[in-house]
Amino acid sequence: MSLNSARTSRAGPCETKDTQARLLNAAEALFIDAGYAGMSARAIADRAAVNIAAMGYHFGSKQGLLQAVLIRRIAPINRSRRARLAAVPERGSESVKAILHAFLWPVFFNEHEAPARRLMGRVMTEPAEVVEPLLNLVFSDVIEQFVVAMAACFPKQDPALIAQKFSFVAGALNFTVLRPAERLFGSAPANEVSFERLLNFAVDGFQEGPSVTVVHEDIV
Amino acid sequence: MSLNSARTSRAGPCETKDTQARLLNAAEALFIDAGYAGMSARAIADRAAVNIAAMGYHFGSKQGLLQAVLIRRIAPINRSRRARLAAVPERGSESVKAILHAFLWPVFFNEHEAPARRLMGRVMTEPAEVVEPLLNLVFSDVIEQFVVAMAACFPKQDPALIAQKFSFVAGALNFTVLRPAERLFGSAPANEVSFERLLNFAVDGFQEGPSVTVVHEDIV
DNA sequence: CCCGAGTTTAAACGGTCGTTTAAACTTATC
DNA sequence: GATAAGTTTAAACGACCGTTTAAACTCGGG
Repeated sequence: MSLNSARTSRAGPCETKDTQARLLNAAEALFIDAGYAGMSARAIADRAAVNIAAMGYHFGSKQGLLQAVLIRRIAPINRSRRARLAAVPERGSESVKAILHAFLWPVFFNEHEAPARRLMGRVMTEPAEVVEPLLNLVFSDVIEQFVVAMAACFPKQDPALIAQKFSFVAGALNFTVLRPAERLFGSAPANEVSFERLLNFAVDGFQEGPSVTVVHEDIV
Repeated sequence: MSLNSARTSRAGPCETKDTQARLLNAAEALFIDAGYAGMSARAIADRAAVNIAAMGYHFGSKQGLLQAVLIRRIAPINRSRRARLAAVPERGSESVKAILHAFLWPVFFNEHEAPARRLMGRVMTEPAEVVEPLLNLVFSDVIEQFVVAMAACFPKQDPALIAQKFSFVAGALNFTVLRPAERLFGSAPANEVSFERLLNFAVDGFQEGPSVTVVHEDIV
């Protein structure tokens, strides 16, 4: 049998890696469009032109297949994020922008840009509780590193504020690549222009200190 | 039969409005937690302590029930948004903040705050294509009005930039009320503090002009 | 040449899905 | 009390769900 523990003995016959790749591609496309509930085992098998039992054989379960889909695309992005973060000059006046650049750039510009972007946006908003452990598996480490790095830029500010601002940036990033944002706001899909807009928006949002205290009127 | 066209003849017997309210409440709770695919007809009926056929009788279909759920909560929010937007002083230096305040406040503070917030965040990121027409039905008008109002504050800027910045704000707003944001970023759930943070973040993001041009290095 | 590990396959498993039907029930009006 | 509109109900509809089984197939190594 396979299930990762395979690939140890000699080659095996047919087109194993091809079957796995076809399953990954089909599952990815369906997940991006329709979420976890919408990527049905039969739809995946049909799109991949593969028998339905192949999913269980190669990935154990539907959740296992999704995990492989996520790791294939998002692990390289997070590696790139970490490498760029490590190259950010400490405490310089440009650090904030450089940190946000390191966080955003690998999502916009990488191998398979569009699938990776949409995949990320989709998984971060997925309601199915099966994906929660996958989210932590894939994202929690890198997020923590970025929050720590950014907090170092604002030693006087509440770290919880930094974390929440980062979640605003992540929200803007994720929402931007989802279909509702493009449809409802008529905004262009992700590209170089969108990247610069989002980066500048995030940098300005992180600038220190609230401008004016907020008014709490009670109009209906 | 019912289906909205009801309530025309005399009272009807039992507890019609009660049954409808129970269905609405149950569907709302399930949709918030699990999305459209996760709010199954049987789960709704069970939670509402109502026969499963009542959904079809009162709302026509599962999609019809979701539409009623959305309108019940989001229409009042959008009414409040419009009223507040109409009260914003034109072109004043505080207009930007006032417009964003009018956009965000009714989501955070209204009757049934938490359900309304989470409902909004969930529906804006829902993959199921059944909700797309509902999104346009509920949101497109109010969004256009806010983009137009904000564009008037920045007559020299590209309107597409304004629209995209608004989609960043909407993304930050929506993501903030979803569970992944709370879990991954350890940030507090929506409350007064979060509201002010988000408002200030949005205001700063809208400030005119990019700070520095972006660097396009190519680290791996 | 055949053995056996690795892979693919058809078929079926029990369950849940959204929706529909027709009969039973409730109640205001005559 | 009979009538009829409105509402609730049990039961079933066909379709699809994720997963599993056991047999067929592929092919390198003995």
